[in-house]
Parts: sequence; structure tokens; C-alpha cells
Amino acid sequence: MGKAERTRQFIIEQAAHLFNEKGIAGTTIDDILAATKMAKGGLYGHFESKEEIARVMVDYLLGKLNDKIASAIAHQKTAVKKVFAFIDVYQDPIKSYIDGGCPVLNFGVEADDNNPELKAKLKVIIENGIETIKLIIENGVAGRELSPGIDAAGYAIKMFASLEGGMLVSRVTGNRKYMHSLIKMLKDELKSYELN
Amino acid sequence: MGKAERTRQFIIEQAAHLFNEKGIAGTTIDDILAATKMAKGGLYGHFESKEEIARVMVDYLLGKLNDKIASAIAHQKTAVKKVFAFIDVYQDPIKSYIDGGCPVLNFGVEADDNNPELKAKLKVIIENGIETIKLIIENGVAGRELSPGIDAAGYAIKMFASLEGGMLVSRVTGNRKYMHSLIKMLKDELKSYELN
DNA sequence: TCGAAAATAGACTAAATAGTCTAAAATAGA
DNA sequence: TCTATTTTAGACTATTTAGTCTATTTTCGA
Repeated sequence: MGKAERTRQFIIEQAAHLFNEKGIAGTTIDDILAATKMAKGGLYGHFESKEEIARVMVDYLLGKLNDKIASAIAHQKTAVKKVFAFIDVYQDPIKSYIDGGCPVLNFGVEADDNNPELKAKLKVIIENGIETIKLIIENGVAGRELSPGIDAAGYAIKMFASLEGGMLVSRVTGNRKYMHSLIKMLKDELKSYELN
Repeated sequence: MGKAERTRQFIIEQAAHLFNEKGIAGTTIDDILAATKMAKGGLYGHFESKEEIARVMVDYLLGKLNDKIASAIAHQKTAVKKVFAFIDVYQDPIKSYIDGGCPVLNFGVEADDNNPELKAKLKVIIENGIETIKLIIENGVAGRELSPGIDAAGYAIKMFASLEGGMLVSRVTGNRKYMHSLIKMLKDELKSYELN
């Protein structure tokens, strides 16, 4: 990775923090310049507009989230442990893996009514996330780890919505207890379907 | 209500739609002028800044949400029906009672990292909402309508987070089925604690 | 109906913001 | 080490945005 590409990556990472915290509309080029301590010309040598930075930054952040979840899941053997590992990515809503909380929540709300392109990307991420949970559970049922009585699709939706909603509630109230309570309930429910 | 107050109210209502859809940072005074078809001088005769409009608009929207929930609950006699009525306020996440979805979700995300005053207001709304659900359930238990086996606080948090998370998921994917599935699960769970 | 209040039209200022450009300085890496 | 590339500093333009102001018109309501 040459110097130019290294700098580009650095800008993306710094910008990602800002965008995730202040929103896309709420972040200015000057904010990014201040965070990177770069000159304007330097930045515009790597990107042609704020809009391009936002686009690339979103792909970076969503990719990072995907990787984090995929890796967490891959390191576990059983369905229950895989689901728990997924959940644990959201363990700390206040100091999350990226400042500002979950980008799906943040950009989902901002994109909803005025950024169809971004909204479409988030739709895929959300649908994949829910589908991933559902498949893990279905595999757990097929492998006689979980009872066939479990509603895999329902659990997946409930889990995803609870994590995002919990993120909102815990961050706005400044209290982790809500997310912790949600996580405990989600885990207990899944465990109640465990066989043997 | 004199003409001036009527106009002021009209501006607040129009601005509320815009702010709820485009965010506070994403809405301009010109947007509000276009929506109200008013001249600048007219608008600034009622408010001294965009910030004041935003402040008043938030109070209006949160008040409206509060009233809607309070009224829905008041019209029901049993705990189960009261909780169901609360849930049903979120029935349609795409065409909700206010364009742009739930203001708690929208402004919660926007305020989170850069608007402490607004964040404090939302904290109260969220805590009250959760507390309200919990109290209804506790009353239901006290009145022998619901089994004492129910975790009132846990259910309240789960319900609130699911509704907000469901709002996000259904709106971003453009699919009501997620919210409907969540609502069915929430209602079924509560019903399972119903006595007699 | 008529006077006071409200609203318009739109020009104007000031500040914030995005983006361009150039010459000079710094630095990577073959 | 030496040259290409990268970066800086910062002046500059253009646009968007918030907010002010005034003279005129409209409209409410006693």
C-alpha cells in the first residue's frame, strides 16, 4: 500500500468517526480537515467531493461491521454460541466498536427519507443480518442442537430489532442497563430451546 | 386563538413534518418557507431562529406522541388491552401518524452525539414510555389479570426497543412485515401471561 | 367597516460551506 | 541519494444558508 492509498484510508477512517457521530448532513469538510489535520488540497487530491467521501465511508463502516460479525460467528462452533457471538458485538452500546454507535441505526435514520442509494445499501445489510441469524438457528435445529419448536425467522427479527432499539435506548438514556437486559432476555430465550 | 397564534401553530406543524423526515441539520429555513408558502419576514415574526423552531417543533411532536399514547391507553380497561393499544400506535411504520416515522427514533439518533438538550428531553420520553408499560403490567398483575410470573420491567424494555427497532427495520427495508411480526410476538407473549 | 395586526415581496448582509488552484515544501521509495 | 509523488498553506470563487429590514398589501376581528 503506497503512501497515497495509506492517506486515503486514513481519511476514510477519520471521516467515518465524524459521519457516524454527527451524521452526513451534520459533518463538514472542515470537520474532516480538522480531524485529519490535512490541507484542503491534500484531501481533494483523494476524493472529488464530500458526497464521494460519504459513499466510500459508508462502505468502509458497513464492511467493518460485516467483518466483525462474520469473524465473531466463524470462531464459534455451535449455533447457540454463534448467535451469542453476534449479540455480543452489540454488548456495549455506549463505547461501541465505532464511536457514535451502530452505523445501521445512524445512517438508516438519516437515509430513510432522503438518500435512496444509501437506504438501498442498508436494506441489504439488514436483510442479510436477519437472514444470517435465521440460518444459524435453522442449522442448529437441523443439527439437533436446538428444538424444532423455535421460530427461527421470528427470533431473528426480534433479535435484530431489539439490538438496534436497545442501541437507541441505551445511548439516548446514557444507561447500558437497557441493552444488557435485552441481551440477557435474548440469550435466555435461545437457551430455552437448547436440547440435551 | 388569534390569527398570529394560528399561523405560528401552522408553521410548527409544517416544520415538524420536514424536521422529522429530513432531520434538523438537513432541513433549511427555505424548506420551511416553501412548505408553508410564507415569506421570510412572516416566519421570523413568529420565531427568532431556526433553533427556536426546532426546539418548539420537538416539543410539539413529542407532546403529540405522548397524547396519542395516553389517549389510546385511557380508552382501554384491561392491562392487556392498554398494552395492545400502546403497541398499535406503531402499527404502520411506513405511514405512521407523522410522516418520517417515530420522532423518538429520528431525533434520538440525531441528538445522540451533538445535542445534549434534545437528548435530555428524549431520555425523559423513553424512560416514561418504558415506565408506563411496566406500570400497566404491574397493575394487571395486582388486579389478577396477569400472572405474577411476568417480568414487567423486562417486557417493557423489550417492547419499547422492539417497536423502535422494528420502525427502523421496516422503514429502511420498505417492508411492514418485520414490524407486524414483532407486534404479533409481543402480543402473543403478553397474552400467554393472561389468567383465567 | 375600518384601524390594527399580520403577511408579502424581495433586496440585503453576513457567515458557513464546498470546491479550485498554485507555488513551495516535504517525503516516500526505487 | 535523487526524483516522483504527495502534501501544505492559503488565497480565491461560488453557493447555500440564516437572518434583517422596509415599504406595501392583505386580512382579521371589534
